[in-house]
Amino acid sequence: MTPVKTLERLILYRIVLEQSVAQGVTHLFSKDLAALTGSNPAQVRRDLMVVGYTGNPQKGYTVSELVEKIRKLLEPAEGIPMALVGIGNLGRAVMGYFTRLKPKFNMVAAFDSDETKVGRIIAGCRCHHTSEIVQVLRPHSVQLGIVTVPEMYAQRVVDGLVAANVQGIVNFAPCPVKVPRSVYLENMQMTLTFEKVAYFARLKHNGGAV
Amino acid sequence: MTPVKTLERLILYRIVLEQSVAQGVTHLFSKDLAALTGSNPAQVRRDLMVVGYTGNPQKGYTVSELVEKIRKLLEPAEGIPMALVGIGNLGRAVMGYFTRLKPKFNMVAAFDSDETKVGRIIAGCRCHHTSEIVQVLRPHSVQLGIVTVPEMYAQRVVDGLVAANVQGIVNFAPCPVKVPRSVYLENMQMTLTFEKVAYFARLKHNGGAV
DNA sequence: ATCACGCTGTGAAATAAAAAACAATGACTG
DNA sequence: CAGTCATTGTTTTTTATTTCACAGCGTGAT
Repeated sequence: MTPVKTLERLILYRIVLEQSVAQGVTHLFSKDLAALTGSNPAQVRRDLMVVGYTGNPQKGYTVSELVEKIRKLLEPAEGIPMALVGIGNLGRAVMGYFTRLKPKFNMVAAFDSDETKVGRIIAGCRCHHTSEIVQVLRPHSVQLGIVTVPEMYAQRVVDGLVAANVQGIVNFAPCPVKVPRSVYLENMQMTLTFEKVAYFARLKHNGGAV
Repeated sequence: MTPVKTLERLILYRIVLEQSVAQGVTHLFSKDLAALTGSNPAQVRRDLMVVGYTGNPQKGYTVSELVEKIRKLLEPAEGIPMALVGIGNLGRAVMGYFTRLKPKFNMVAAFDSDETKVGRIIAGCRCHHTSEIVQVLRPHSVQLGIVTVPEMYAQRVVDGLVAANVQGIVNFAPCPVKVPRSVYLENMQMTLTFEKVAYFARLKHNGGAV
């Protein structure tokens, strides 16, 4: 089974490969791809083994073909229906990010507990009340849920999404949440990231000593 | 040297320990802390070795003391001055997250290329024009920079922050950016995360087969 | 008073991840 | 046309991380 780390890098390769295509680059060597993604050539070649695309020592990898191979590995045949809960600044920002993921990802519904938002169309997406998660999502068999609500509501919302049979959840609330083992969860701990960066930036600057 | 993974977990421990304090919990065993953070007892004990706090087999860890120890390891004596570039939805959301990190983290300036935002106070923070990054940040010796601008400006903004001598950068733009080795960089690749979750959620649901 | 229990801290083993090393290949050079 | 070179795909080695295993130690029960 492809390890998580490898998969993350593959997605990154695809991102920069698509940029390269846009810039008219047709071929890349492993060292180029490494430079673009902050990796190293050995790692790149190792990762590319899992996609089953083989380059050539003279020209390197044909960008367009490699992109296609990675796409095939990563992407499902049909679109992925998803939902977002919590239409604050963060929720809106996340929705914005999804324009680049269309049409593979499909935001079918948004939720908020603010009555003034219910019924409106926000970023091209109908807004429902948070209490209706299960009822709205079940018929669409939504696969992915994104949680951008304040900490105190996070677990409740996550439980709702689980009850609605989503298979994956991305939680942006600054607290860990629990899901049954059958659901794939990713906690985007921003505050954690900030503290981490602060720590290592300081460490670096002090030359290794804390 | 404390590895990144361990440090991430320590930050997480601190987050849930603070919640526990708020709930009046005074003692916790390693297995409790593991359950709260989705880890396992051995991992917790192993991690806690680096903070140099020793619990007791009868009562476990004294929450308040443990929090204090972790704080001491993670936090600098003085506050960390930081700056944010890109005051869109995401930038505002990130600023919101910082209220919880005050007063340790100190947002001293914000930047945007939109002239209508320049000069205003947003989330308690003066907004300057992006072209003034170096000039504004140097005197404050700002340590941390947060980049919440669209992809096409990301590298330029990052270069500006580097020129202003920041030591750590968190990049939210959906593309990798480059920094000199002297700067600690974290790319918050949200689209990457979404794709990853979609992949593994699907994988799980299909019972291991892609 | 002795035993069994459940926990901690840590050394040792196992697992996972990354890096290095290398044979094979074809282009280019002199 | 032999020799050098740079690159790939893959095996091997090294390094990092996680998990296991167990000695040591109070506590409470018998």
